[in-house]
Amino acid sequence: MTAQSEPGFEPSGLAADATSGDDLRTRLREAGFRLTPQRRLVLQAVVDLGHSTPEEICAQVQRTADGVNASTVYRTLDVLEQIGLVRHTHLGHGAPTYHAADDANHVHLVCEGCGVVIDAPVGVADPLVGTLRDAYAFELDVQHFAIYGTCAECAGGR
Amino acid sequence: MTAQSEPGFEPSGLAADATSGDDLRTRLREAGFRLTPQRRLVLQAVVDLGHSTPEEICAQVQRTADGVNASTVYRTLDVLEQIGLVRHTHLGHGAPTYHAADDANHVHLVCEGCGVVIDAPVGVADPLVGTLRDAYAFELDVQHFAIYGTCAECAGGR
DNA sequence: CTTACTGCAAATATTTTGCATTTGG
DNA sequence: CCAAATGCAAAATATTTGCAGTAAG
Repeated sequence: MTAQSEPGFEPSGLAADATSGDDLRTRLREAGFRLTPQRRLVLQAVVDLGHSTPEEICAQVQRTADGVNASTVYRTLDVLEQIGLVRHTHLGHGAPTYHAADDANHVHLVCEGCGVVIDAPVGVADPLVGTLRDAYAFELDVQHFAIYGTCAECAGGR
Repeated sequence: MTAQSEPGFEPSGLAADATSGDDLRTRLREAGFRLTPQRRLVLQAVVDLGHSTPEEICAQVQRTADGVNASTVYRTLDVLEQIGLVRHTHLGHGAPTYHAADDANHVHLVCEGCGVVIDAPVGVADPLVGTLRDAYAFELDVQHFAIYGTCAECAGGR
């Protein structure tokens, strides 16, 4: 039920910067927001979890620290999304899934069978991007892009 | 906020059959279900509306007849989906969107700006289908496929 | 007749909101 | 200090479930 290609911890230091304090503080202040411990914790949780629902983020944050109220988590995710550090995708079922914006260079392949989320490089969608642009003047948002289907495991007898 | 290519009423008589009673009754009975007026009404609403949320289906059904309870609508959508007459897609925001299975030969292009849903033939996804199959053994479910992006209107200055 | 189906109301689950208190800058 | 952010509890939504009465076959 979790990602195969585990980002987990910052691929190349990008995510680390976001949470180290500096970048986060700057970004927040530019938009008129303040830096609070809760916001740092929530961003850290999003980065660490890779893909996660608000509920999972709540749980993760409770665990890691004094606890952040659920409503604060929701409000914080909004703020972090506004300043572009976090993005969300609808993977289907119920809740939206959040991930660090830095970690967005992939599309999500969601298996309808087992729910696994496979990350594929954005490049796989290039042909489709071209087709849609040409035929419909539709600009595909590859980041916010969830693709449904069946993974090898679930397709093969197993 | 509605589809551009309006299916609305049965493209080639296919959908008509589904609601005319015969096919619906047969399909239901084969799976051990009964034919009820409510089920006919809900299916009719799904066919007529093209894409619709449970809420919209409720509204449509109330209007057309004596009224069907919301919980019955939810239960009926499940049943209709089980017997393959209806399918649902997650278009993002909140509620899932239902449509007649017959009406499924297209992918949904969802504009993040204005929310419009454009129907494109499944063919547009063929290159992607091939790529994913080859590279990930991932079998794309083109039917259950919602694609996010920005439509011409919202992209162009307007 | 028998069993499935429906309506209703209560239960869940999820996200939002109002407000008093706390706190960042 | 002052505005913004938090926590909490209540509200708003959306969907599910238990149950007794109704109806399909």
